[in-house]
Amino acid sequence: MDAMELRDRSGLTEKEFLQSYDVSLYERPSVTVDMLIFTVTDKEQDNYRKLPEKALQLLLIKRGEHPYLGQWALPGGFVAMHESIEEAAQRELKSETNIDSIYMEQLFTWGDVGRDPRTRVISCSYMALVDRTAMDVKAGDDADEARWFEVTYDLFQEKRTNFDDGFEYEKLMKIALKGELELLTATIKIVETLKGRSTKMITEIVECKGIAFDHAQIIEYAIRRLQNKIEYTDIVFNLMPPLFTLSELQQVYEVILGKELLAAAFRRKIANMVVETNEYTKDAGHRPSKLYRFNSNWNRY
Amino acid sequence: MDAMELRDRSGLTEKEFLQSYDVSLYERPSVTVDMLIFTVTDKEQDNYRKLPEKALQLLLIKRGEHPYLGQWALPGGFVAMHESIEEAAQRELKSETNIDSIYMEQLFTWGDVGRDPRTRVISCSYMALVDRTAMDVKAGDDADEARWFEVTYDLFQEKRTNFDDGFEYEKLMKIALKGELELLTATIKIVETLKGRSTKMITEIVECKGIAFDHAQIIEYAIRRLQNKIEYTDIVFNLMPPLFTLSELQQVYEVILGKELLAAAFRRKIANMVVETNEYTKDAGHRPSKLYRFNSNWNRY
DNA sequence: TCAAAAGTGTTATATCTACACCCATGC
DNA sequence: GCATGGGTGTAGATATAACACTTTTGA
Repeated sequence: MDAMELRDRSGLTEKEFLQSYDVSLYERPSVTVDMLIFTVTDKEQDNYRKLPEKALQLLLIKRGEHPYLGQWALPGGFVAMHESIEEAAQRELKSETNIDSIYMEQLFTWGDVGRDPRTRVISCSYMALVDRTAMDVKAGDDADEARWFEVTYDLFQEKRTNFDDGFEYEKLMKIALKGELELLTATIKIVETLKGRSTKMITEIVECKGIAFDHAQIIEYAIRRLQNKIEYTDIVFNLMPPLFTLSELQQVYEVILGKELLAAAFRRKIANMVVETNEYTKDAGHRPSKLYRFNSNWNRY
Repeated sequence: MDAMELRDRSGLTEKEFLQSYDVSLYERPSVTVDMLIFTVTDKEQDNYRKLPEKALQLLLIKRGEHPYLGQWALPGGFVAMHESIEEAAQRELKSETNIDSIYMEQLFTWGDVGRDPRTRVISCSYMALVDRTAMDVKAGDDADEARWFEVTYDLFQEKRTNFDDGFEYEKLMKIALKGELELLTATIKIVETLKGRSTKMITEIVECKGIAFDHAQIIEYAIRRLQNKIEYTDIVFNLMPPLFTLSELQQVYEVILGKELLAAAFRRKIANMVVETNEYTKDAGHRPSKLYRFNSNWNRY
């Protein structure tokens, strides 16, 4: 009954087989992780009455080496033999930004043949959401020149064609990443096809300025996932400080979803995800606002 | 301005750098794909009046080699250098089951260090849903001994502990895979922890009989994803024949979700995903049922 | 005083749940 | 006739959307 006693066609036990196993027989791709580290900040606001606007930001690193020398890329690196993919991502996150991640999620694994000119590279992407007000995020004072870029994400064009047995829906999304000095842009084409019974989606980089590799595509994917997940999970709170006002929370929703929300409806919707405290904002130039914290007993149902 | 003219610290242009790039400097893991091929079949039913019950099935392959010789594993294989991950998955799907997939989705990439005793193997898992009544699925008559296993998925134990700043929720799920001769089982522990601001989930194989590698865990993950996606996408229709009754569709929902649904509510919910035809079932032992097809203009919104 | 935001209430409209009920068929 | 599934109607509860309105502050 012992599995170790089973012998294969060559008469080897499992132990013998493993001892004779030669990895080097097969050519292997390289595996990397890429990190999408999002945060939210306040923009400048000159009117003393108005609330500062929020902006979604993404951390990028200027490439100091070939390929894509001088362009901006997602932080990341190779997965070493002794660590899991998740550990590699955590290690990179820590070394690039000094953050012990509070939220990290595997997004998608990118493996097109030509995506890296050096060699065949398969990259596993992770999304991390951080609260910039609480964390000591080192970016900008790093040798690698890491910088936060303000992310905007807009529908540029849409096209729908109907067929007897389905349709094709094509969208062009414009991504802009605005840094202190540079403006990076990309246009991503997303084609949803329904033929017969089910939807298929293909994405492609149409145009790209200053963003290395296929990272524009990865960014687009991450934004979509973020927009999606914010609707039915509690991930937003990873972007928030421990105490926040409901207006601030609403602003974060709005900047991620890219649309305005009605305050009354919003408050009701998120009511049981938050708990009110006895504290209030001060010196706001208008009526003070109650501060809330995340309800750690929140449950989707 | 030409990027090719930029020189790095060693004074190389991008072209020169790429020519001198030596892949063999770094040790690399192997990359595989694993396919979760689900389908639905009718079970035997002796009462002429009753409808046959539906069962969810998963395709597994008996291992003819070490490691896990004699156990059952997900179909899959190594990703070759000249093909994308998706192409590798499609190729394997075609060769293992003779199916040109109508639906295929990347699930998750598994990369724990010890998950394959041969060497470091990172595996990208894909889920495929097939309509067994229409496809010529070769399984069982294959040299590799591929077989459909009936999948059941049950909550065995749950435990919730509340803390001041969060909670821990632990679930034990029992998976059973019933083949013609063999019964494979596994227990997966899923721990959701909320500490401070956001949920973290960890899964682990507690017990496993007859299922190779960490595939029990991958199967558990896939079932959860399937249960989730069936609620807000049109993926079910990949499991259905072109024409079906609403009761059949409901049965498929029920077998995937593992719970009974009210017919009236179900019909209203899926009303605009389907289109009625003029055809009816015959010889059913009860009132004939109208046949429906997928509404290829369906839209989530 | 007033601009801006904070916060509540109201009404109409969907959507979901649970259940009751009638219909059509093959044996 | 009757067991079984097919199919519809309805009342109550709950959620959503749109909008109007009141409150509170700092300058």
